[in-house]
Amino acid sequence: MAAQQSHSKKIVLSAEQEERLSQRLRSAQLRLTRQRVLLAHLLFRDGNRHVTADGLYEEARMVGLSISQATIYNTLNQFLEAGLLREVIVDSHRSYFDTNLGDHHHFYVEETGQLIDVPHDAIQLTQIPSAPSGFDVAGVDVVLRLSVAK
Amino acid sequence: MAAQQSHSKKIVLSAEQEERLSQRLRSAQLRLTRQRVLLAHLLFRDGNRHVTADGLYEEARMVGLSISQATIYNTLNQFLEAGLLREVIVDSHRSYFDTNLGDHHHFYVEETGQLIDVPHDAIQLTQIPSAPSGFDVAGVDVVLRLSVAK
DNA sequence: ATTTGTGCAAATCGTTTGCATCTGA
DNA sequence: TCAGATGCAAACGATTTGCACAAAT
Repeated sequence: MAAQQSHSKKIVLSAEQEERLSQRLRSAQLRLTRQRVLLAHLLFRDGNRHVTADGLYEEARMVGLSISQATIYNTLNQFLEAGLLREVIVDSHRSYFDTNLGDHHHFYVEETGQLIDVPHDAIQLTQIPSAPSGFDVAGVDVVLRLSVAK
Repeated sequence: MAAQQSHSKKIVLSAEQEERLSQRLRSAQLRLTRQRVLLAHLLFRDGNRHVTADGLYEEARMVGLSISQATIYNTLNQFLEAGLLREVIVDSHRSYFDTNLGDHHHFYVEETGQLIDVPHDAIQLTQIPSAPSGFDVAGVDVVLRLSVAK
């Protein structure tokens, strides 16, 4: 299931890009290592995106970063803890990570693993039950499952 | 993570119970084997419930059924395919199965793995976006994530 | 110099599969 | 009888971990 292509386009970051990322990682108490900076670049470069550990791994090697799967997992989890990423739960076998930290929901295409953001206000939840006593509602996730139209 | 207790209460089904279950399995084209009948009994005995493969396994052995994990998984998947169960996706590492086939939503307590049904009409979804072209919305899942109040 | 991160391989967890053996219809 | 079900163990895929080495502060 690994998108194995050989576009070994090396990535070079501009000074500003490098700087912006550095801020971000530093303020998350994370050391600036080659792999973290490049993964952060891949993740935060252009707008919001969704990744899978395996997907990010393939992408990283494709741009010429020498990195191990363990580091991918460790890094994603660190970013998660640091609040740089959010997890999206739509599949019971794979973890998805989302760079969009705002309040929003998702479309999910099971067949392809494709995730699409749904803006928060595109869904009107006019009534939700209160939490059972002893609990608080910590979050409301809405997943619109898509299937290919026939 | 295995709730290991030794309440080896053997289960004996009444004639009517046996009969009701038999109908159900037969109409799903499933043979009446000892393990299937007993698992079905555990699942459908009292109202709607949620199980995890491991949870059901522990429960089955606790009531004295000799069964393997493989059979638990196979059976759950068969029941799923046969439409006797539904899957609930709330955790990216574990699969949950729900005997409630109706339209409804869930509360989920991550710390304990507890799942609680939320009636369909307890949540008012007054507006949902239409599917991107080429797709249909096959389902809408709402998960209210609970945390222990402090 | 010290602390923290990295790569690798081995370990783990949930789940699936192959195959020889049973068992229900 | 014999297709289909079961148990076991091995295989699997995703993820985590232990440890020696390397790099960042």
